[in-house]
Amino acid sequence: MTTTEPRPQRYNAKETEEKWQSVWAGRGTFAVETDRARPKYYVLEMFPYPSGKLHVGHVRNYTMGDVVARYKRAQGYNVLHPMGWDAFGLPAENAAMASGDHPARWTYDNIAVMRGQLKRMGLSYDWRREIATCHPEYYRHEQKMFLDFLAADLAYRRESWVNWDPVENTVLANEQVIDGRGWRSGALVEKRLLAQWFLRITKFADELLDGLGTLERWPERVRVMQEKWIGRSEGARVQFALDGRPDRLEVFTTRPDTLFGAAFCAIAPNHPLAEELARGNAELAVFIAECNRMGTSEAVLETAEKRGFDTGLKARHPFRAGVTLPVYVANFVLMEYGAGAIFGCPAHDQRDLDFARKYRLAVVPVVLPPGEDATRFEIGTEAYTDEPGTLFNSEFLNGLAVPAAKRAATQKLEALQAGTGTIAYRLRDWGVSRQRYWGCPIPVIHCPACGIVPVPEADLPVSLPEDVRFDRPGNPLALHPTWKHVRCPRCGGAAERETDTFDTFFESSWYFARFCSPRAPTAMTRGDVDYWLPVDQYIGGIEHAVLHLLYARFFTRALAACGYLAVVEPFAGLFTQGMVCHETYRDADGNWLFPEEVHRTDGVLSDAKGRPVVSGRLEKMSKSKKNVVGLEAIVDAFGADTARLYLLSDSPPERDLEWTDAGIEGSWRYANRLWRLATDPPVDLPPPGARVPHELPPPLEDLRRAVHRTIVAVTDDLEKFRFNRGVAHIRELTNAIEALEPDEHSAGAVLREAIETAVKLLGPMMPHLGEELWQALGHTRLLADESWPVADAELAREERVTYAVQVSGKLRDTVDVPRGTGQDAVIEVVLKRPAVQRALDGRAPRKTIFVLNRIVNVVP
RNA sequence: GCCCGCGUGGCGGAACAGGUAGACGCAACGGACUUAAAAUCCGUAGGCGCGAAAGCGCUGUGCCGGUUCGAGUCCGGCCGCGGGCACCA
Repeated sequence: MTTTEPRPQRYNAKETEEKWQSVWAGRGTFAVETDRARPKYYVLEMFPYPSGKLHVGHVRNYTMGDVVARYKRAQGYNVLHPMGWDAFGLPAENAAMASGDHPARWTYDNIAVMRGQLKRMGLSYDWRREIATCHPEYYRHEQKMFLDFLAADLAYRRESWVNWDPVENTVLANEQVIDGRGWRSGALVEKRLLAQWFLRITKFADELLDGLGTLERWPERVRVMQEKWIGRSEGARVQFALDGRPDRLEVFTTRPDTLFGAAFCAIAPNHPLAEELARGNAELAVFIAECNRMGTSEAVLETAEKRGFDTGLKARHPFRAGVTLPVYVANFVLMEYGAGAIFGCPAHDQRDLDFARKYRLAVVPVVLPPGEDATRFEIGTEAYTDEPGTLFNSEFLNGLAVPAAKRAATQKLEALQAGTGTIAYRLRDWGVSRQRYWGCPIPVIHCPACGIVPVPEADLPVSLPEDVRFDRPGNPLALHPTWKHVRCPRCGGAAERETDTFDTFFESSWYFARFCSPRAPTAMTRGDVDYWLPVDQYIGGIEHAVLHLLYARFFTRALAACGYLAVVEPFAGLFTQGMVCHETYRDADGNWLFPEEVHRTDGVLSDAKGRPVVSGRLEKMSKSKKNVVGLEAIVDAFGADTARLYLLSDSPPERDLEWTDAGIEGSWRYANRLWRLATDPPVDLPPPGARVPHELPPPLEDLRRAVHRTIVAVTDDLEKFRFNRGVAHIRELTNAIEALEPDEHSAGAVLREAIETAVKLLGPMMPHLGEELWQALGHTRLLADESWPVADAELAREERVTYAVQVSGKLRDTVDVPRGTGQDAVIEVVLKRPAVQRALDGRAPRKTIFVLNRIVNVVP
């Protein structure tokens, strides 16, 4: 290129993106309505907490959703693609305490900033449907739901142990307790018994478990995690009569078949019986206190010894008259699971065995493993916990296999009225009370005369007071001078409002339904939710595999039970995307540095003062490690489309992605290449809609075929969430277009088809550039309103096939033959090839393997 | 400890369903254009060896073994990394 020639033009991302964003907004391109005549598709990305800034991890998530939304739209679906804000939560209150900002203002300011950032990304949201969960017009509906849950016995209140921070005067979540101390105050956390509200998720334990089987488009591992979380175990409750006491001790077991091997019973340190006995036994009280002091962290449990305290009580064996078992209080028995008490069978449970060895209790095996001799089989240091085997030493169970023995033992227990078959779950009811201001007020009133009285529906919403102070510890709602004082709706007497607010998972448990009719006077309208739900494709982080996704599944069932909607599974398809990671940097003093503070010269890192910098491992971007990339700077420099392309192309979407500056520059180069190709094609293009001639010279014919193969490939890639591969396929097509020698007069029509196809296929990923190029190619309609390209099956098929030619399984040659060439003809060609002759080295082919369109393997 | 996932060039990653390993990109190197740089374009490239070159041979998907005409892919056994769960009776 000489200086007189024009320099290559560069794509002006900023101008272009702003232009098309305002065109879409002005035309209401992405506004949708319920339309029963059309097939619907609901794409949803997990909505963000308005923390203040959008980061690239968010953008990766939303870009994937946007690709799906735009792709499905092009396929003719009526696509719902909404966005909103999960706006209640602790950070707003912490900001209030730190800076005096009101949580509402802090939150709404953040929303304004983040909305602006989202809009710059060109995401195809129906912004009319935006919701913020902290708005009374949102949370009033969940107050109504709660009242319905109360009436349906799906919500209740009970005393529960909580982590209490005595300095902050509030409950802490488990995650907020670090080494037994409050994460903010540093005060030793106390266990406190508090009356808390619960939702009866356990009522749906079986349904939630069974429902997992219907979620075919969920990742296997998420289903497994939920299954384990629910933790269903079939077993039996056994009642042991106690010597000298009228009451009986109930235990839970999954192995009633091993009852004849029972050596002891053990109860949890906070079992009511233990507490009762401790009142008359100082030694026992000390033991229980020690147990309570022991943490439940992994490290503690690993090393913790099985310890027990013999209460002196004797439990009578249900099957063996005259035989009694000692009753211990044991540190490894959990009050929260099963009956809070067990019987110990040392031979067939490792914990019981450890315990029995320590306290010199009998170890009697009752299940004989296959291939063992009954007279010689002994238990050493390892219990036999497997199922295969035959019962022995067990009277009426002798000779039975374990499953049959379980049934027989349970039947016998039931006949003796000493137990029943039952199912235990690991799942606990969901505690939703938080002693916090910035959450949805729980709509009940405590009346000294009438007890708990629901707030009448007409009085909803119970709104948060705005004049609150955050300058002292404790729940600002409880400390507010007037807010909580009300008349009892029932008796009219003086009463107090509930000052707890809901766990913020409450809001995210139904927002997907609100999006269907976001401004309706009721929580949702049947016509809309019946049409739109379930969400066809939900996209978000794996960190919500259990909590949010399980709560939402439960909530949907609870709403269905209360007549709100008809579906039970809110999310038909789920995709969990990987995190965005970045190198970490530390200076000589070990302080974290932001990437922009680090200079790189010939691979050597230094800080602003030239001191050495050490790069650490790749980690999820986080503020604390400063390995974050400012989204604004990226979009300013390269535009949203380039960032989107990079986030999609660099790694498979389910895997973590490493953000690198070099990577985004590669995407920027591609954007410019395509822009130049479409705005300044190598030959003049005929007008839009020009027919491609049937007879084409070979290079053009090849390009045409490449176009149609690319349509097939990219469509398949998008269906399967393989965005990185889709991008590769489009780039391959672009390479093929650029490699074309444009000396044929028919090139224009072929070139137009090729470029238009590349633009269309790329449209969901780089929508602004797509619109710009679509217009530059002479179209007057929006690309967003165009339909997805359909491949000509005839053209997409290769007309020639390349056979890999092997001799004894080793590749020696390839041969190119017309598609459909018969086996004999191919083999004939193959055998004549010099490379084959050379490899055969005079030996005669003994056998020839032929795989159509793939391979010929000659075996001498 | 249990469950799940993953190990492919310097790097991110491709490879349908057992059939040409390394597509596409990043970084790199060589070249063109330029006073120079940026930008752009052309070219090279798993490793080792032979050859002036076209090319040819060997080797290669964490390790060891197996099945097969043929294994990154299937089977068995190891090693390593990541994630989840964990005194759940």
